[in-house]
Amino acid sequence: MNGYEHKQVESKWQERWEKQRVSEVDLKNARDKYYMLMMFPYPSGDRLHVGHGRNYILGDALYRYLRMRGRRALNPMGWDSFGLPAENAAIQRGIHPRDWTLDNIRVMKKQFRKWGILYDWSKEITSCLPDYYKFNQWLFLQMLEKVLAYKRRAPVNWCPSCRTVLANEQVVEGACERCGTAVEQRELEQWFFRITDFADRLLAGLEGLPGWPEKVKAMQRNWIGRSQGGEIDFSLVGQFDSLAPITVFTTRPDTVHGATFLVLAPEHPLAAVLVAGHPEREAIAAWIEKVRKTPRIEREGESSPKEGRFTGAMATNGATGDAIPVWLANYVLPDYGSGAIMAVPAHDGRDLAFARQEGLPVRLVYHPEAGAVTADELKQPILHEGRIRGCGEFDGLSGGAETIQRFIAWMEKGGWGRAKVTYRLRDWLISRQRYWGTPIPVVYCDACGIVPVPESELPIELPYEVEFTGKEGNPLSRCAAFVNTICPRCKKPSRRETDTMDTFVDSSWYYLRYLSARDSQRIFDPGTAARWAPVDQYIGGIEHAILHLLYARFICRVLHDMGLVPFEEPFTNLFNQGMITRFAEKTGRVEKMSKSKGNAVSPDPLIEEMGADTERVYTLFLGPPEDEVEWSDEAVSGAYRFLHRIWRLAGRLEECPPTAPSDEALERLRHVTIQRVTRDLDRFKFNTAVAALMEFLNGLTRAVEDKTASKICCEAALDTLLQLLHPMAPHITEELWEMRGHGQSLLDTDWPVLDEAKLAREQFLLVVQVDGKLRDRIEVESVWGEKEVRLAVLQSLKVQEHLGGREVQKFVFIPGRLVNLVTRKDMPA
RNA sequence: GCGAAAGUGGCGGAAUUGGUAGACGCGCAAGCCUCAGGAGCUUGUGGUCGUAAGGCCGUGGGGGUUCGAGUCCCCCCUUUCGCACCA
Repeated sequence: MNGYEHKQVESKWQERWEKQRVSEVDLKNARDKYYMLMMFPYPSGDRLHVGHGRNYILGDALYRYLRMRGRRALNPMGWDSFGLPAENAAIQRGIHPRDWTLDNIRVMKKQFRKWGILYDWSKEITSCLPDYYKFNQWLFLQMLEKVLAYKRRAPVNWCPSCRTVLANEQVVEGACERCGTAVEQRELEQWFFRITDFADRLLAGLEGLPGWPEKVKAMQRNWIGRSQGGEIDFSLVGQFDSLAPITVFTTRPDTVHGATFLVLAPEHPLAAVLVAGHPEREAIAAWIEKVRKTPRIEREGESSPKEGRFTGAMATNGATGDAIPVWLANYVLPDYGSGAIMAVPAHDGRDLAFARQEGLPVRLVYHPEAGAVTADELKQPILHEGRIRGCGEFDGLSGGAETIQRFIAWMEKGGWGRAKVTYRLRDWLISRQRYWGTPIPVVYCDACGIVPVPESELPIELPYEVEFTGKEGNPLSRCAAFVNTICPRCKKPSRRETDTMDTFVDSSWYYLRYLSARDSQRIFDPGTAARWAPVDQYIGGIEHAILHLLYARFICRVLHDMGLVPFEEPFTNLFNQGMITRFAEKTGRVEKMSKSKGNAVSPDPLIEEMGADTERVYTLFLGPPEDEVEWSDEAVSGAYRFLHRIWRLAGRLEECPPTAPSDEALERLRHVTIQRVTRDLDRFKFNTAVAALMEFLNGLTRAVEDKTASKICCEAALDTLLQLLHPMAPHITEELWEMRGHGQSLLDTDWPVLDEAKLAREQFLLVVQVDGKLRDRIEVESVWGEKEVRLAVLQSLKVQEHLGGREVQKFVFIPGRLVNLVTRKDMPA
């Protein structure tokens, strides 16, 4: 037998798998279905590195395992192919985004193939092609009709570098998540999806997702940010008493007696009205404008100074009857709650700081039970302690949900307050002022206003011939052939919407499109979707914990309400694989592998030198797949050696004797390994599965070398090893399997079955402890009961030595494992 | 501040869920083989004392429960991640 030529073997099997379309699934039959899905990648111009590889290798190993376990596994792949980088490439290099993208897809597909990854390519989808985005447009029209899509003028996040607006979810610490540029606030007419209507359902749904990582659910809860509290009205007095009262939101209605002033966000519509007659109205207006323009990072930084202006207006605190001043301040945000707060300096840190700064009054509602504090002395707000004093019927109460309820009931009775729930979640801003995205299918008509494009006219295709200048404005809006159209309603000349959709719209329903990838009439077939969806196992990076996964859960509910799918949760189980890191010379630190940091490892030379199977085994062996792991260039050779040792061993089975004494031992090891690998793969523990197979190989090699097992037994062991290893190292195992004379592809064989009886041992080494310390190991018969074991243990010289003549107070016997002889006197006998 | 995780040899990491801590691999050391090797093979490898047998110590720190704790409970410390002037 020759040495292992990985190059030949790998290309041979890759070709065969492709030719025989081994991973194509007929969706008509959904028996034993298992829909697994990798988050579809963005075809960027960068070649995939081994860090990306980890994700796909993991998925492929799972896929092959499921197949062998008899599941009808669907593993499709596609391309999340709209987005900014394509457009930037066009501007920088003069390549059309479409050509650039489709080229990148070809390159990436080749890389998948070289890793030996099997996808069902018959269901491939490409989101930047009209046969896909047509249904984005269809979905948009449905949502427009149900008023789940709407356009409004609103302060929005504008990235000056990407020259487009961003969704709230795409702003990270006040900066654009893509390019890091500080985001500006602009007032613009934009399209939104009404995700806030679904806030409660999205929150509640998380409870029904035991198969999701706690971390992701926590992040989503955080993001939705439900706060329960009350809404309280404060009537304006004096010259403004004819205006509607100011409504504030608070989580602490129980502190209303301590509200000594009100604060509006400077952007609050009432602000301009209240200061209109103010002697310094111009200065105040200028200040409001300044606050409005302040980038969010500065405004929302915790250390940013608080600034405020008194409007001159007064309002009545319904609890005390006092007239309290109405202020404007930058620390109140326009888009949370009602954009107005009641300030309770005694019981809120921010309000206290502002009150001290501006010399505003402080009034205690809750008084500490030990040691009196006056309002003037208060340095720290009293948050969750004390009892109410000086508030009439509420005196003596301590804080908590019940007290809050009593206050709300009181306000409701008086008609100046009510229970209210507020969310941090904002509506999803989906319009982008860029070319490379799904055109929003509406027309602006001078006579008819906003007119949806009729379904029959879909898709509204992106024009190929446009100019990429990189200057302000969407290239689409400069394309007359696209913009100029006629109104579908009145047939008069009108203009098309030139904004395109956020690419997260594309990815919010793609998992359903795989199931009807070639259907040109419908977004997907509801029957097939009901049978195959939801996705059983979704695999992807934690970076999508909020954005993509929240949007997909939202759109799934929209589709559910439309009667298109019978479920509300698209992904039953979610797995977040960890990143691969490596030392980066540029920064001198261990960082996430990336091209820009210069620490990426290309799979090409690695596959060339040691083979894809080596990369696969090493990647899976590296550590728990959900953990971040550091790549080691040296350690790869361990996997390489492992595979070569299998190859060499396969050529030595002829040396084995026809009969041998310890077949049971090898047979036992075989079944132990089946048990371990099966359990490990069920729990995604590929690292320990590989370790178990290495141990198996070590044991088998020993048996062959020492000639302690028969040929038949060794052959059975090798066959099992090949089957168990196949998900991790598919090429070499297929080749050896074929060389062993098996006709069928390993992929189509049944996963080895565990025979529990084979795990039994006649004798085993019993661990013997004296007073909890390991003192000896003695060989005992498995059938022995406590009496026989005790007798044997007491005969051990080592045990006798450590007992030192003391009496055994207690004899702990754990069958099949250990005994513990306790001599301590303090033990109750 | 709120929330989610995690701390085990020189390194990556195991530990059947309360029962032999350090599996497996990398690295390192010694030896074998080879014209040579960045190939292969064998043996060893937590610390410490000891020629050895063996002893003692050891899973971030401190307590506790238990015959027995990396694992359970309490209190700290550290690190990573997410959210945050959110009322």
